Amino acid sequence: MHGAVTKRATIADVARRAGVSIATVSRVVNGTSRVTEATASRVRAAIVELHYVPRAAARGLASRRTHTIGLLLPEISGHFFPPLLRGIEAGARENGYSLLIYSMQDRSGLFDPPYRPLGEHNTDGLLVFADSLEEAEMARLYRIGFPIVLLCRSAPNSLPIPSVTFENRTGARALVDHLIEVHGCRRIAFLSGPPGHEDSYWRQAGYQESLQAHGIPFDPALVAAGGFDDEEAAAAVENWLTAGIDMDAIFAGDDEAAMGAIAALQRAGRRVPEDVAVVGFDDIFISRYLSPPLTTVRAPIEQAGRIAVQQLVQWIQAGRVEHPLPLPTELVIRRSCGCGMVR
Amino acid sequence: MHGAVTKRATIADVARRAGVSIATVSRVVNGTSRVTEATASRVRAAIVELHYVPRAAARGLASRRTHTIGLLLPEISGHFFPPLLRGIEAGARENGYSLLIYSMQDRSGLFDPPYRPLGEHNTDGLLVFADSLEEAEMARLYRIGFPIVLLCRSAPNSLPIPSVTFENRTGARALVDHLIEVHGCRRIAFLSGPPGHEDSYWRQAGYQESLQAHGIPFDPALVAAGGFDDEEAAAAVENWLTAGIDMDAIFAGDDEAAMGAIAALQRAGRRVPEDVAVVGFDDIFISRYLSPPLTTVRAPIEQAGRIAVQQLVQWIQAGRVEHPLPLPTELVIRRSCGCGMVR
DNA sequence: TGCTATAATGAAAGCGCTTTCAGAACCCTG
DNA sequence: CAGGGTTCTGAAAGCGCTTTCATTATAGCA
Repeated sequence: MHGAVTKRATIADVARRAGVSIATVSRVVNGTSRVTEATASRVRAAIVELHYVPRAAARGLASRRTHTIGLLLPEISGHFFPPLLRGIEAGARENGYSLLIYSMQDRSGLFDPPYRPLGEHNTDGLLVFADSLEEAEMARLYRIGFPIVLLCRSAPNSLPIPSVTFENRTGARALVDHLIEVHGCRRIAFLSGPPGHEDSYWRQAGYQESLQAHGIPFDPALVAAGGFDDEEAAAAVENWLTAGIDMDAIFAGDDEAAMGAIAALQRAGRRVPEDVAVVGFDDIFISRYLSPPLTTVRAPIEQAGRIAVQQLVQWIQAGRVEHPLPLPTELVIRRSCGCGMVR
Repeated sequence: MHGAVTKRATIADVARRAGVSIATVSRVVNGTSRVTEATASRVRAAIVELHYVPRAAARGLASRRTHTIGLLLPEISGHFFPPLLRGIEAGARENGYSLLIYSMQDRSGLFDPPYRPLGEHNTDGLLVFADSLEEAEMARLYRIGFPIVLLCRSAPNSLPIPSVTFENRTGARALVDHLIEVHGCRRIAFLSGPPGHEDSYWRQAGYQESLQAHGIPFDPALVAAGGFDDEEAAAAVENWLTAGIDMDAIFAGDDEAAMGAIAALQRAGRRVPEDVAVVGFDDIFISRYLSPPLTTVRAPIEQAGRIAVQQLVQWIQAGRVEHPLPLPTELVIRRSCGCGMVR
């Protein structure tokens, strides 16, 4: 029932119709050199009449530029993702680039047959989110001069690849400082993210830094794996509780873990924040709707996406990049830390 | 500091190194016809040694296939989005296609200069989410035989374009039936989505159908715009309350609106569900964490993305499509409707 | 008016691949 | 061992564009 795509207009059709050469059509389409207004408008008319749309493949082949950037992701999920992608998409669009999405569900080689059309020949540059690309491959791409920008992950040692990150450490520090200084907490537990997760690493660093600054000894028993996941976090909290380990606050690593932690605490009959304060990280949409509303830290995610694209485009077009500073995070005080409670 | 990309290996380099013609290399890369094992392995070795990756542009130009599908979105946001994209991405990957993302933030023509490399020449097919593409353009693409599949939106009259949708109507019907039959609600308010939103339309249809089936007259005063948005919904509920309009249940159109509705109700001192039951639609991640946990309807979003890709690929490759049925939705009973409460 | 500088245009050579088409090499039969 | 199939491989023609280079039209100036 559905036939093949009808043969479409090419640059030659437009040229013929406008009575010019294809070179001239190319010039008016791309604005690469001056064309008399009279000629140009004839060409434009022909383009419209024929519904001409240049074929990206032909352009890319001839110019060795795809005007496409690739986005490599470890997985597509979470509340983090839409704003990030929105920022990236907007950045790409503003700069005239298309966006090719790759999620690396499997670790099977991006560059092994059967070839996936990403990589150094098929995009002009790559945005690498978190740990979606192995270091060896990153090094190889860097070596051959292929533009990459890292997102939410710092560059491996010795590779000066630009990377856009958040101030996880200082954000966590501010959060734990608040717990200690304002609410007098002394036994603060930490629910870490997935092993090897860089955000988690720095959040824990901020946590320990704050403890130390306030003369509170670090107790490894108060650190457990929360996996940045509500159920895993809930399980971890239940473990603590049944093991008789007690705390007056939980820093949950991220907001999803905080949700799980609050739920587990409440199921066990502990009041939040009266018995145990809980704080998260990220300020996802629902954090304000939890009961109690969650105290957390907000990161400019969408902005990060935009900035990363800008860096990448700059590298692609100008051949150079600055290395941006970590983006500032912001403390968001709500009630789960104990603030604003009726006494 | 960063130089241009080093010159990379082409098919000719591989051919030379393996001592064969480029045609043979092409055959082993694509498996388009038999090649002696001895030859093939020489070619494979050369490919590995040279880090050869075929250039998508050249392939696309020669074969008139981009192996890329485009995804058109009105906006990137919400809890709906990650699972949808995950499904689409997985579907694309499984079928050997790349995914080009387009969000239509502005309505400025996709096909006007300066050209954006989407459209009939630059992807093999288009996935159109909700109302991201105007009907006229859809009609034109259909006329020239360009593959399109609609997602969460039905085809305009007279265009037999395949579309993947959910059973919004029956889902809503089941939800409202539950409210009426199990909880004896009689004054059920409805918070509609954005104007013209198809999901909202069908949910409202299911709502009215249930009312009618139970002999409850439809009261237009009990319908207000919730915008599928927490704040807009909260405002609408406040309006009802200050206007003295009363209800024993609210069907909130979607879960985000339900969150806003619950918050507004609670601020006004109404208990949920004792005074007013609230139900949503979508079963987003946090619905179970609200207090009370939200009764809602779940749709197989990720699956929808996958199916849509499959349809599209089938059209692209086989030139034909079936028109899939709406995907079934599932009632998720929690506590906000009044179930499971201590009496 | 004639000559040169300049602007506008066209011809043509690729870009790196796929895909016919045809030839070469091989394998069976009888 | 001749004849007729199969296989396997290579030559070469594009795919639709960009871009260089040469050419022609236009203008500027003495």
